[in-house]
Amino acid sequence: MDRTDDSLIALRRILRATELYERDLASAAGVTPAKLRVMQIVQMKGGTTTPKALATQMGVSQATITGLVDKLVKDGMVKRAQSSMDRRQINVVLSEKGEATLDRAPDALQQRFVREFERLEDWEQAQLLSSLERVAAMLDARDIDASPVLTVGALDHDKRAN
Amino acid sequence: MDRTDDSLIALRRILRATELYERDLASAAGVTPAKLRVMQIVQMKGGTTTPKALATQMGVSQATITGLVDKLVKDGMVKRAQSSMDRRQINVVLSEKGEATLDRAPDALQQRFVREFERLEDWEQAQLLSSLERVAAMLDARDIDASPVLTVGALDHDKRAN
DNA sequence: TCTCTTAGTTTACCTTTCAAAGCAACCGAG
DNA sequence: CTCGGTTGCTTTGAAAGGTAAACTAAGAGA
Repeated sequence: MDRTDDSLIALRRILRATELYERDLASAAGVTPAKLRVMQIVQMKGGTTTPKALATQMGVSQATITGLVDKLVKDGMVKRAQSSMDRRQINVVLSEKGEATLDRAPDALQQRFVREFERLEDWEQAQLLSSLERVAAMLDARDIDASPVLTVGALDHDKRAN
Repeated sequence: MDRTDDSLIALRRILRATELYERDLASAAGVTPAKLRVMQIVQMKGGTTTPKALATQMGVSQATITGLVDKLVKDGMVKRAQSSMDRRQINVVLSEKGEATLDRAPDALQQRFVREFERLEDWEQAQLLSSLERVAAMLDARDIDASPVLTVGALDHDKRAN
């Protein structure tokens, strides 16, 4: 039975389509994909976050975030603001231009998926949702928003065994 | 109704988990993610393909493939071989070392997904498969293996509006 | 033959990413 | 209050992935 294989193929199509789409969309909006993702996360967090949180969420190092934020600042998309609580911390804040750009460059999934999804029958939506959540749980063992470090840790079992 | 949002969240978890996992896995195998992907595609095609096909499949330019193949050749993972049919064409062929590396570095999805999937009840597998294929069809409008150029074309509506 | 197209490479450049080293601020003992 | 450790962020230097544009070489017509 090839259900496993077929599922994998479908999953890969999803991943590939999303990736390609994301690149197109970002370049259409005049920002690079990585910068766009930073902005989207900042927006998601209510318009302001720390570099640390961004690094964790994106699964990249803090150094990378510093670089991206540098460029976003230069582009006028975000500002850096000292936190008054903890003066080591910095808040990355979306500028108006940043918000405007986000409005014009809607999320890759948003755009393509939502339109189709909302056309489905009620029961179909319910089934899709439950399946997607199931798959997400299968792939993303730890909780969402958890540190990516856990991923690496969790992997060590399999990795070192090779 | 938040089913749309919840579905999007689940989708993003899937994407993020896969991406992070892929990076870990590749670095554990001692190759970079992009090189690993090239090798996987070559394997999938039966051990030999053209740069052109690789570029199309991965959605990157041919120049990028040239670069990746250069490095893979230097690493001893693949060889270049003239095609006898059309002498412009080149065949990228997996070396033994390349095959061995692939064996040790199973596919990211493979590893994590298959194990779980095969534990599911029969009807659950069927439902997941149908849902995944549905989503894939929604996101990946054009046919699989189609040129990535189509993606760009489809976007032109939104793009040029900026 | 002359031109068009296709496959692949080269060149020159940008972006993303990291590890390692550094700086500055916070925090808990003493 | 001050020393040592930790935490948050930046700098630096290097690698990898990606591109567009110009180039070479081979097929394919007409």
